[in-house]
Amino acid sequence: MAYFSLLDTSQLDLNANPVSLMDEAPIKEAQTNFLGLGRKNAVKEEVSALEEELNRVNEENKKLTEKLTVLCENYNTLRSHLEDYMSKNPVGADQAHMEGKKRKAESSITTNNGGKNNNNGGNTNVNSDQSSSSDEDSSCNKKPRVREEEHVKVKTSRVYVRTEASDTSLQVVKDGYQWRKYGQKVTRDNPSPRAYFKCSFAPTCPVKKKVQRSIEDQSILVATYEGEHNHSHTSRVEAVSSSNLCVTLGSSPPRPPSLASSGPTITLDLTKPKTKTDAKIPNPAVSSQEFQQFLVEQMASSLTKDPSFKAAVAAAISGRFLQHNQTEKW
DNA sequence: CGTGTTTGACCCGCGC
DNA sequence: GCGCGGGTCAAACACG
Repeated sequence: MAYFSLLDTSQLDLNANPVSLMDEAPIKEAQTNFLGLGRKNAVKEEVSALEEELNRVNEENKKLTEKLTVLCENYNTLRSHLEDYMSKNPVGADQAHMEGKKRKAESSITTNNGGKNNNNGGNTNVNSDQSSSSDEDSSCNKKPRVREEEHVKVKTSRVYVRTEASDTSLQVVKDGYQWRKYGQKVTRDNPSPRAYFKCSFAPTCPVKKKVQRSIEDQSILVATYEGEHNHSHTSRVEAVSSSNLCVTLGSSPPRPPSLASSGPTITLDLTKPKTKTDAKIPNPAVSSQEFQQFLVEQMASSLTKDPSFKAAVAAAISGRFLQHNQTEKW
């Protein structure tokens, strides 16, 4: 797995040393200019406060870098699992196999796991296998067998979103599309209700979405998408940045909700690396520069949505303006 | 009043 | 054939 080289956070300009980037010279100049003035003490305090603020931001940047590194490591682990799975279960054969199995497959799988889906103790591979098989089942069950060719075309993907466990709403999976809820059911293997959505952005769009809380972790929402949109996105960026935690692995390989890091992360859609806007992952085909740019955009997006960060930046900027105004006046 | 949500009823495939 | 369970429909309702 050489993908980590793409994710070398040391190459990312995270502004880990903002002090140097802020150009210290004007600060020192301002300090010396202020020395002869009556407000010497006040200015000194202001400068030290700014320095403290800068140090604090510096620390935050370091922490962010560390988090990103951890995220990258998690990604690589996940990626290796995926490749492992893909090498053992080629997609085409796997899908055909799954479609043939239908309910028999589901029942046999559930039996192997003790009759209940939640009996695997959080083992993600097993769990996801079950989930994807049931997804295939649902799409197969729903439609007549005559249209079996269409089944092959129907793509399913899965998204995990960490939310507040207390949040009973099933609509927190904001993915940039417009959805209309058309049903809700309590399924047998999961006490929390499953909500059914249709894409309402375009009347002809065939995409459906099922949202249900994870049986293992009530704070995780599992959204299953069926089909492909026949229209453009409304807001993908919003979708990515508004999710607390969101990892998409598509129809193929299982992924562990429980393994997801606890911090905010990004949408990784491994199923559709079609366009630049859609490609949210460091697919081997995607250059490291693009991915780094994506990461930087994600971080910038997250930071700009953070009120405290905004306030800190505003304070720093206004402080600088004040300094310049004062030096000019005096 | 238009749009979206809720929810009970209904449909359909599957296993027994 | 019957019952079960997942998925969908559509009338009632809520909301802006």
